Amino acid sequence: METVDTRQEILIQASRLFKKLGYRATTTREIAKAVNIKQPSLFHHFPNKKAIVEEIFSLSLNEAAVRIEEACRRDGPASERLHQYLVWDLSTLHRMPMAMSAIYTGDALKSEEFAELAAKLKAFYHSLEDLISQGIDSGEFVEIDPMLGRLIVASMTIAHLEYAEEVTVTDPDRIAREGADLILRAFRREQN
Amino acid sequence: METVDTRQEILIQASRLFKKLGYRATTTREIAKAVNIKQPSLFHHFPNKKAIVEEIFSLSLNEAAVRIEEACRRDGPASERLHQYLVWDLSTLHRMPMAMSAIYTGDALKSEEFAELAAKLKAFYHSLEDLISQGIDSGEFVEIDPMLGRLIVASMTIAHLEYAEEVTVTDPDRIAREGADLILRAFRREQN
DNA sequence: GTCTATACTGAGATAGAC
DNA sequence: GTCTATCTCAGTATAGAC
Repeated sequence: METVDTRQEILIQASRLFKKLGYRATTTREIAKAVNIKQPSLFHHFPNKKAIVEEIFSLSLNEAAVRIEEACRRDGPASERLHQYLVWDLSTLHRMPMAMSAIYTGDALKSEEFAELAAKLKAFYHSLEDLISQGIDSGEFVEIDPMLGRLIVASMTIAHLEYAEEVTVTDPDRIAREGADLILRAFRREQN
Repeated sequence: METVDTRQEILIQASRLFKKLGYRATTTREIAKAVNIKQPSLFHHFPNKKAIVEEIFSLSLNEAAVRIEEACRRDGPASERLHQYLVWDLSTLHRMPMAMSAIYTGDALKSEEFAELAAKLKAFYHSLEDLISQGIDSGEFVEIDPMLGRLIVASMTIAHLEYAEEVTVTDPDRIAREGADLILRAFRREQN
């Protein structure tokens, strides 16, 4: 058996613990125990604890950052582009074996140590606010501060992820669509 | 000058740090530094670090738990009762000098150590789900799993708190009403 | 009620055998 | 690639002077 499996298992178990306890509160001993190895063995797969959370973070954010930026630049109604993005995002996250809500919920990103990751996330948020602004300008969305809009999209995404992590998903695509619909309801102006 | 001021200041600074870094990641030295006292002086005001977070938590939850339960039992449209509750909740939280979003966001509640607080929060969530169920049954709300509804109410509340903590609120009542409106938009069936 | 000094514990990480 | 043993350091909390 290759090392890849243990590596993957570390990511899965660590993400669950990060979600439950937060990054700092989760000890490498706890992660190791969940993976069924001893604590020092973790350091064969990752140089340090930080690298574990960085990898989980990259998994969730790298492609998302590209896609949200594309969504900003494409033509067509902003509400449709946001909806499309959210469906992709949710269905991708729902398919991952890690507890992805750990990332956004977590304490890790807010500390100095993770300034680089925080910067990536900030850029992502910037694009998201841009897209929301477009929808407000075109009259598709209610008039709110784009920053509040971004906070709501992010928090509803987490809520939906947490929900899906709870109920065991059978059809990731369907639940992703429902999630995206729900998020857009909070913004979209009723067309009468 | 009485000890009350230092005590209050500890709660304020601690809440901000808990919000930024999470409970476990925030050290008593950092809290002390923010309050401008030395680390051991904290222990004159609180028996331990845990007691600080417990007090912040109680401040936010004790009355809320009572009010949400009352809202469940009153007559009238569930959407109105939920709206009323949310206005009260948001305006109360917005008025507090602490960073109240720290509590829900934080990692503290999820650890074993805080099982008692977690139980209180669970009871609160139970009432919230009950109220949402009432609104679904009466046709006021869209048909979603009440648990998802609860997650969304909670996450949007946090998002709104974080927003208000960012922009400096001049009129807590107005922003509370706007927040409650926004949260209800996500659920309320459009009446055609 | 705040300080300095310090005890104690638990965490991340390394060394080196197997 | 995993183990046992251990280093080192940071964090909570206490003791006791002022």
